[in-house]
Amino acid sequence: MKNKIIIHVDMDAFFAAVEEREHPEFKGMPIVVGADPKEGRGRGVVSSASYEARKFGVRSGMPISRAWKLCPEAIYLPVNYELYEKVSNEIMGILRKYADKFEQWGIDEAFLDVTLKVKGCEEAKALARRIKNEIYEKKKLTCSTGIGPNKLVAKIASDFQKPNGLTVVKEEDAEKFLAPLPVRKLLWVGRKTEQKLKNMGIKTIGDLANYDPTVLAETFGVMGTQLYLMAHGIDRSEVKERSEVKSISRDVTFEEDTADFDFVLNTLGRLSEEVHKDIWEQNLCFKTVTVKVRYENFETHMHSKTLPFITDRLQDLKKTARELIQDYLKPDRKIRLVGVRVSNLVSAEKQKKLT
DNA sequence: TCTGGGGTCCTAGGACCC
DNA sequence: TCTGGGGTCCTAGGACCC
Repeated sequence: MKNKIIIHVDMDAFFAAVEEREHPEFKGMPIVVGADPKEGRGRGVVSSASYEARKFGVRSGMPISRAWKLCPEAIYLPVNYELYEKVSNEIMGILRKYADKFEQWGIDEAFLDVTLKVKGCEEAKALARRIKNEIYEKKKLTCSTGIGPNKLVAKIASDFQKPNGLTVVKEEDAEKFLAPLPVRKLLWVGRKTEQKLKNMGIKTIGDLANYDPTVLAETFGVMGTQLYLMAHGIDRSEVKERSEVKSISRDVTFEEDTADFDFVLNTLGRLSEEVHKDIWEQNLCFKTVTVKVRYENFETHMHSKTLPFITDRLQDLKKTARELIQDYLKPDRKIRLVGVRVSNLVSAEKQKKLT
């Protein structure tokens, strides 16, 4: 069987880069896209920071209050998701035509299986250059690309040199390339798994590759076997087009924690309307409704109910959401966040056939 | 550090059916 | 009265991704 060649494309500081493109007057300045910093009292996090802002230590996911302390002189902008989604769709359209198989990954990344399009790594590299050029010429945005024998290696490679990077890792070099990197670089290794591994004395991907796979399987279950394989640069997952959406949700964190239940219920109603607008536009019906509540101490709970029928009616959503939240409305507990989600989705057409 | 908002997938227990 | 094994669906929660 022929070795696969996968390209991973990752847009550089995507939201911040789009804003910089739209606002030439901010060019070269530190740009932070995210929650309103409110002079350091703001709630919420950084969604994206330009490379200029990163020089001050600002990173995405960081509390916006901390970003303010690190760099009060930055340009702070709210998240304009609709704009980024539009630009994303344009970019994905460009990328798609270069791939035998294509998989979008989040709003600003994609995997391209180009095994049939190129003869080897040199050709893949030339192709990646062409992709980068086309995106820059047409969209005035840069990206980093990684080429590898599978999705895992390609993704880690694209992260290796940023921004505007191009890294090639051949199959025979994959293990050596991965070994010195921290385990956190692996897909599916987040904060919790990183800590667990650290407790076992595993810090780098090389440490993981040399660990007893039996113990990994005992400790992490199915995931343990996966970790061991990944550490050896093995990933057999396919690049595949994303199928239909599985759930649609809206949630909101209040500016201040609240025990004003009329306010909470009104917000829940508004979120339900937004979710309903989405399912309406996408011609979907739902069967399950889930309500989420986060209290001021960050304790988070979810309640869900599967209806005995399939529906697309706003009143079904609103009524169910209201019922579900009742248990969580306690006078002595202030609420930080509410959210509503629909799942068990069926396309309206299919639904018609069923009835 | 004081922690958003949009998702996906996995696990584990319980209900229910055969 | 005590009891099996398998399958499916539902619910709650957690980890992870961007």
